[in-house]
Amino acid sequence: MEKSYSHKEIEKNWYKIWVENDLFKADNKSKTTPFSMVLPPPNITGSLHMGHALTFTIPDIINRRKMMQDFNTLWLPGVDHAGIATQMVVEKHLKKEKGLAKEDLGREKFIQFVWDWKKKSEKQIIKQIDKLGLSLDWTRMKFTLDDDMKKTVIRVFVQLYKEGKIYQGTYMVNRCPSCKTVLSDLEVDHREIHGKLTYIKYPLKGKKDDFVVVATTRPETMLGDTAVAVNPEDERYKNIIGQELILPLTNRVIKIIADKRVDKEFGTGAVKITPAHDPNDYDIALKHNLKSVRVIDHNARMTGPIKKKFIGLDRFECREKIINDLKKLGLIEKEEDYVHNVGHCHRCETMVEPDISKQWFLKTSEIAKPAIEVVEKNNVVFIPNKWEKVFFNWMYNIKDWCISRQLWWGHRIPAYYCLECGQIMVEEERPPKCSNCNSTEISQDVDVLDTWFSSALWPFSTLGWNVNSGDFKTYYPTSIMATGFDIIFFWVARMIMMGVHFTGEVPFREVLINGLIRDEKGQKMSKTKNNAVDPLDVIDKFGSDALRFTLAIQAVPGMDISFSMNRIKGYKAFANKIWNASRYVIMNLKGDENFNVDFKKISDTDKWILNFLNNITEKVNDLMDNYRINEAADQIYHFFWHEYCDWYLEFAKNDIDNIDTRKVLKFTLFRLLQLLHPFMPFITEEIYQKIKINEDFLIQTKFPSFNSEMFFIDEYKDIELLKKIIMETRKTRTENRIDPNKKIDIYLKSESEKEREIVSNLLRYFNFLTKSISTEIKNDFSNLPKGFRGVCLNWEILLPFSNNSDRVKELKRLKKEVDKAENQIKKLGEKLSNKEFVTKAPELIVIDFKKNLQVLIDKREKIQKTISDLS
RNA sequence: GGGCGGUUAGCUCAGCUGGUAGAGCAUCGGUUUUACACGCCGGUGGCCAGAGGUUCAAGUCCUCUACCGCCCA
Repeated sequence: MEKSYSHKEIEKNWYKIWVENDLFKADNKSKTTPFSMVLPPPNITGSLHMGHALTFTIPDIINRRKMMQDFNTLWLPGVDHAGIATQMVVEKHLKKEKGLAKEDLGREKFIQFVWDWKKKSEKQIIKQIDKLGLSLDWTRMKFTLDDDMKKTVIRVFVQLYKEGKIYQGTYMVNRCPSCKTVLSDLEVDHREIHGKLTYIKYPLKGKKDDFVVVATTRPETMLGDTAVAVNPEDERYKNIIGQELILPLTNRVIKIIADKRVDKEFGTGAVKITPAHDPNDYDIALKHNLKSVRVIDHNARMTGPIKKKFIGLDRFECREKIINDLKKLGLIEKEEDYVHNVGHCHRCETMVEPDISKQWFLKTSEIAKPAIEVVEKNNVVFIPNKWEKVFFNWMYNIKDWCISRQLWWGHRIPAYYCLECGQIMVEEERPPKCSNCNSTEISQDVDVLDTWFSSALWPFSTLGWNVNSGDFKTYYPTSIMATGFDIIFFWVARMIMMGVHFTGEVPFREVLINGLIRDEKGQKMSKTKNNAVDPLDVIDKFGSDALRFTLAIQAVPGMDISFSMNRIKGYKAFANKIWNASRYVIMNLKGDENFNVDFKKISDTDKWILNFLNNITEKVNDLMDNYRINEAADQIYHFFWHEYCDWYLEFAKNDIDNIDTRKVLKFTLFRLLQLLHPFMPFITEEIYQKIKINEDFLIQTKFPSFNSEMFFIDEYKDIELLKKIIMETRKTRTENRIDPNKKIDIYLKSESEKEREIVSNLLRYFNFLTKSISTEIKNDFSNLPKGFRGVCLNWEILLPFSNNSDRVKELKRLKKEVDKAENQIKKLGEKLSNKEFVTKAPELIVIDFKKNLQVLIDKREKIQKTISDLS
């Protein structure tokens, strides 16, 4: 084995070998219990970030263990076409490369261009994912725009249309002027803006010097005003309701109307009504039968029946001009600083523009109900549970979903229009002629579907629901969906709705929600803040195993993770420790060791480690079954380093010539590699190859579980006692500055004959670990040389002085010790003299306290006796 | 305005159904002993945000307060 651990060397080749050996390939005809997941498909535009690393590593740990437990596993990978994101990126790319806009190419050529680009980009992200070593079945990889995915999307759309759940309608929706498409409510982020509230005077018709003052954050929309509204209860305006105003900068006459939705406290209490460009105004206008005047176009430029000089101006440019013009006319009363919430595009952060247009919608009320029910009945379980509330809250208030997008890259909407009679036909295949007038002049809707529409079908579309495939029959419903809380609405809720509606079954039984990765200071990682840590850099520096372990041990379900370089450094050191411990074991093997350990022949220390390992194995299984991956990782970490390495390997150095101990060494290492494998697949595989007996790869071995043959409680307790005496001896040595390399004589004392016998049988370990030349076990310390004392349980330790100044030092220290013991005795005594505690607490607890008290009292006495001996 | 988290060692964080507080890094002292200095041995460091309550017993359960963060409207 190489002398030093090199993550780069180890992590270089294994993934390829695993994949080539079909280790992750599912077999839908297997008879064992299915366990399946689908990967949240990353965007083809994307590159791997820490969020991915976390959301992918956790299910990989789960999946690898399930594989080792002989489940019939499938973990299906895929990538997402990510409509808006991809189109934007490729458009930029096209501009840069060829100086062309997508319109220059035309729709078909542009889409071809995107496909070419997709092939490269997809390879890139898959290459990055490979570095994490995920146990994905690449033979089943899907892309959201694959032909079979397309077929499913179309079938679903048509069915929903025929059920009346998809409809076309003209409503006010959010439009992003930069992405040039409408958005769903979810794709709009509300952000606080420090803006201005402008008070504009609208003159009353026929009364030049009489005004109604309205306050607005968007003066440019005044050109589209068709009324001014006041609250009917507002005394200030009661007498002018119904009167007419002259809209400045236009010659239009508008009315003053009353509506109780107007907030008397806002501004002057009188508000301008712009039905075409504000959702509230739109509602009010509907009720009052107001005209709608459109003055802003799809690109957020001014348009409509307005003065020529405004036409074509950007909305913000126009705002300045309007304010200037009004100032000149003396129609601006004042401007105030004002903080308000404004919608921004989720994708590009541009301020969205409310806009009336004809779009496709999915009616959600009916399909939401069964989706709520399956969660209520725990057919779908959120982990941690608190996210259910978030889910319910959104589902109870769900609004119809605007699913059409003015993009080219995506699933084309299967709606066809007759150019002759205007008939709308929604069909899976393009109809050859109009169903109404038989015309053959037919064109397809130019819009595509919201990317999340196809995502919502992902768990069943990828498994082949459309053709009722073997995979679908075996692996659906899937077992777990692991994802981030930020897409519970976007994705999880919609998958549940669609899954239940179309398959009659839940898409997954459990939803594992993980937290956000933050930087060391707890700040959100983002490109703009420049605090994002690239997982590939981390893997390069510390290794995939170290990164995976770091994420796992910190992944408290549902909690954010502060990513700290210092921490990963620590787990890289752990990998190094694993490497070296294994190296030691392997170096000492003689080749005649197998895993058939004869439990009758092995030593007490062997039994101790087997018993301990057995306990840890049980705990790890239990924790992992409950998704407490972080605690499982912690258990293994501690056991490997601080029990197996610190103690067992040291114990075993004394018995290395014994074949039975060597067998245990090899066997325990094997078990530990198995436990660790889901967390650190690379290093464990590398080492396994050097000690393997049967299975070719570690993942093919059976994950350990509790074994009643490895239950050695007496030996376990004996060795724990020995450890404590050794620790106390070491402490006494260092505290008294006895040269650590000096071999010395040691005396031990206990009044218990049984314990004396136990320890005397283990003396070779004691001598080795405390650097003792010879150790004598006594039941009495009189007639021995004076020395430093240590007390541990009912044992005493004596290390002879080398000179008189040692004696003085020791006396001083012992007095301190007495004080310490005194304090603890007082504390416990108080507790035990409390009648309520003694009568009400469980007996075992009370006995425990009493035992501890006795131990302390003994300790105090012993020290006091020593003091009088030394004085 | 409604809801949800967080506040534990110098820093970043664990701590399940209540039973004398843990990890990584940092720090201090010792140590180059043939698995490992990415190490070994030993130590320092916490009225678990504050107040009240339930209980024999509270970091853990309940109530309130403060500060920090997130989601929804």
